[in-house]
Amino acid sequence: MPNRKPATSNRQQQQHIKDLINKHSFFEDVWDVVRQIPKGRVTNYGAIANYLGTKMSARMVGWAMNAAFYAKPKVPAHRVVNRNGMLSGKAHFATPDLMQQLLEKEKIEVRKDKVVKFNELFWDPAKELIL
DNA sequence: AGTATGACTCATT
DNA sequence: AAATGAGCCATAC
Repeated sequence: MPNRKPATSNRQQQQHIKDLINKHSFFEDVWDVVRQIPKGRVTNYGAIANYLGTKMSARMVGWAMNAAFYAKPKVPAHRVVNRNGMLSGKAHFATPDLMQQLLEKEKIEVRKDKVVKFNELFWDPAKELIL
């Protein structure tokens, strides 16, 4: 029988993510910060990375958001955009428009895939979330 | 074990 | 202003 695809992916991947959650991980730290973003505010990857140590680890924050799909409690990943306020991660949500819809539900204006008042709404954990 | 990739960002050209 | 290269580092293959 032709090489049937073993149902590895989802199950094992989720288990792997759970393992990451259980032990102290970079992801956990990221999610912790993201969960504290006030409703109606947004931040970006670099700010979170900077708050956690080096701002050059922004790519890892993006990875954490990707993994946030499995995170519980839920992580408001839609409040994290790139440094220009653009919804760079919207393609990774369940539906392409979900991210924008979630933002608009919080009274955040989104136009052409970017947060209109990004500068006003920007929430910097390093400044506003003093340990 | 080495290479490639990424929901990023910054400096340089 | 747009393109390019570099730095970052966990995962995937």
